[in-house]
Amino acid sequence: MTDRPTLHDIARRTGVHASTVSRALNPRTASMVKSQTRRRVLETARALGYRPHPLARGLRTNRTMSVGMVIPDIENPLFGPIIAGAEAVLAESGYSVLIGNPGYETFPAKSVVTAMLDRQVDGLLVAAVSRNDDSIAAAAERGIPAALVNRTLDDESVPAVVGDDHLGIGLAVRHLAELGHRRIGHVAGPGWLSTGHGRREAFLEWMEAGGLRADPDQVEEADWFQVEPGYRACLALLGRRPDLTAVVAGNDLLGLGCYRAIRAAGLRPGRDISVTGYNDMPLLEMMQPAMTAVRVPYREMGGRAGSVLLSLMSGKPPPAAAVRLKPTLEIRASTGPAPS
Amino acid sequence: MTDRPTLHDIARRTGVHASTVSRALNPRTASMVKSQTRRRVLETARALGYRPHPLARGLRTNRTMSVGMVIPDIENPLFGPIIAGAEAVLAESGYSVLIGNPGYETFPAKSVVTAMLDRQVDGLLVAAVSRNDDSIAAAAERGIPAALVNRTLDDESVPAVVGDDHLGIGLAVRHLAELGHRRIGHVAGPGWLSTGHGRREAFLEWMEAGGLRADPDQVEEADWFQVEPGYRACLALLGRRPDLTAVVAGNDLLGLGCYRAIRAAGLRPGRDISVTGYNDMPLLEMMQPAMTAVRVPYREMGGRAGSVLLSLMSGKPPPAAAVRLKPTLEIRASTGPAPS
DNA sequence: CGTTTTTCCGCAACCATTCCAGAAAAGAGG
DNA sequence: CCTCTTTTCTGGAATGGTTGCGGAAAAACG
Repeated sequence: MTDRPTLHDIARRTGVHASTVSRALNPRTASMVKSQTRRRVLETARALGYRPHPLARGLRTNRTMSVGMVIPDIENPLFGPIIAGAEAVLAESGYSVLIGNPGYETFPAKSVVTAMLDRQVDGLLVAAVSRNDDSIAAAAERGIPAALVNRTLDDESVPAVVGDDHLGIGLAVRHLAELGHRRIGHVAGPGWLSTGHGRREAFLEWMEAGGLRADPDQVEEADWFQVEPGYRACLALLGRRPDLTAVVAGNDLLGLGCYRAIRAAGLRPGRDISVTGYNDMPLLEMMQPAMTAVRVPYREMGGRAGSVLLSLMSGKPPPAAAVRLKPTLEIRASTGPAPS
Repeated sequence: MTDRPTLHDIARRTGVHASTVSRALNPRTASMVKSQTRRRVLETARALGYRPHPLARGLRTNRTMSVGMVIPDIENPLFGPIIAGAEAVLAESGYSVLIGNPGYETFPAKSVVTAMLDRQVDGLLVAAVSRNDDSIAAAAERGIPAALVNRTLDDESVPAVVGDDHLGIGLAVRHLAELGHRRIGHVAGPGWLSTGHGRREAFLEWMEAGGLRADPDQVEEADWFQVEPGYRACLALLGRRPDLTAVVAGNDLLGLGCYRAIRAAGLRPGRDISVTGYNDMPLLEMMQPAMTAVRVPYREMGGRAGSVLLSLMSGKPPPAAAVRLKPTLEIRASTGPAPS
């Protein structure tokens, strides 16, 4: 009753060999089987409710129809949409998604990657940890296709789908410049993450391009993408440069930290000092004041990453460069005209 | 080079049969093998860097060492910690976690569940959709252990790990009562979700128990756990009962909707009308005013669910009733003394 | 009718595990 | 020392779907 029927069961019923049944059921090889035999096989298969055993199949074909997804901090709401987007695209092609979440204790993520490779995943999707993460190397060694999401490596040796941080920071800086801001500061994320590093570089370039001053002391690095580090960094920044009228934050949480620092300095965020966030995470519009932020299409990012991995797994050559998704700017109340 | 060694390779090298090698390597059956033979086998296995092929193993043992996790709305930040907690516990015992995310288009989640069962998962962790979700039934039919997380079914036919909503709502109601509030309203979540339904019932019971009035018109149901529906429900509630001095929201997002509704009525949340949230999601303390909320230990919830599933998979009988985790109350600025 | 081509199908291997049975060794009794 | 019983250890086979290989049967052709 609970025993699922096998190829041999169908073979016995129809009086042919199991391999013939297999061929008859596989559309690609169905032409090798006499159409009359095929019809009989298909009928009994349907009658028995046959479903191929994925393990036996994978054993032979060396494909498990599963991909591993390594997310260093699942608790970051950012990754929900990324996972959802990737899962949707991959499920469409019959792939299942294995989630690996290396805790911060178990860094580097290498052990998680090797565990997945031991499970014979057909591909890997990794939100890299640092800018020179080598956990992907293990996949390359075994010839398993891999792609990066959201963050990338310094040498773009692995296909990646990321947000176009240069463009995004440009949106923020130009928006502030148009509002009349000239002395703009930057609270950067950690330099060892591609996102922290890249946005900082982009900030300096756009300031230069806009003919605005960009002294090194206008940038302060937070040691983690969180509210508290953002608060401390912004306090330091404002203490050093009380003349700033706007701050571009490396992400939304850092921006919220800036709110607190600005208030601690006795000023009003959005009025005395404008603030832009980055990512546009949910509920940012519920903050007081609602935060202007660069919006990154994370669901699409996950989906595109899934697509890239699918094409890699089907043997296509990797795309020449990282796919960079264009962000948009959500203008809200945290940015306003520069005080004169 | 890339070919991984098999049992037969070791068998050839040591001059014994593959089955003997298997026994020698399995600690449970190692005693069946002459100790001298075992030593030789272990040596060559280590020398060749042998790793058993998981598919071949699973084919024979009918265990894949993987569990499926069905999350209807992965984009809800709530589920990050739940996944992380479950993954950590299950990985400890060698299990991998497959993520399934049935889009709202593909409801019911049954197809996702059957897809996972076809993949021969050893167990299932499901965040149920509705109070009488039957997608779990498919698992029971095939004898696959399953447990529910966060939400449960009306008949507690499936082991579940949930928050103790009765206790949590009690914390909120008693807190408000101690502040002097007598006329308290409730913006409830959808009645077809166990969380929406249960919190509503709990609210009515605690009001009764506190000797407070609990007319049916003090409760308004939002059709979804989101800000906008919460706003609409709270508007309706305040329109009907302008005498209310406090609102217990069915979750944090509904609470934020209440903020908006209260402001739309020209009042100040936290001063004129107190509001409590539920879940205590991240950044709730960053809102203006910072929201008092019942905190549910979601990471622990995921971990406990993983433990329950592990014990089910090892053949132990299911726990008598649902595991209910005790919530706590985070008191912030959105609740204050009742205006006199 | 003989030969070549085409069509169709069976065999075996992939790989780790475990029940079954049986060989080999050890022990017991005469 | 021989025979029978018991214990210890090992080999055989089956589990599953897929696919290259080869062979059988049928069809096409001269």
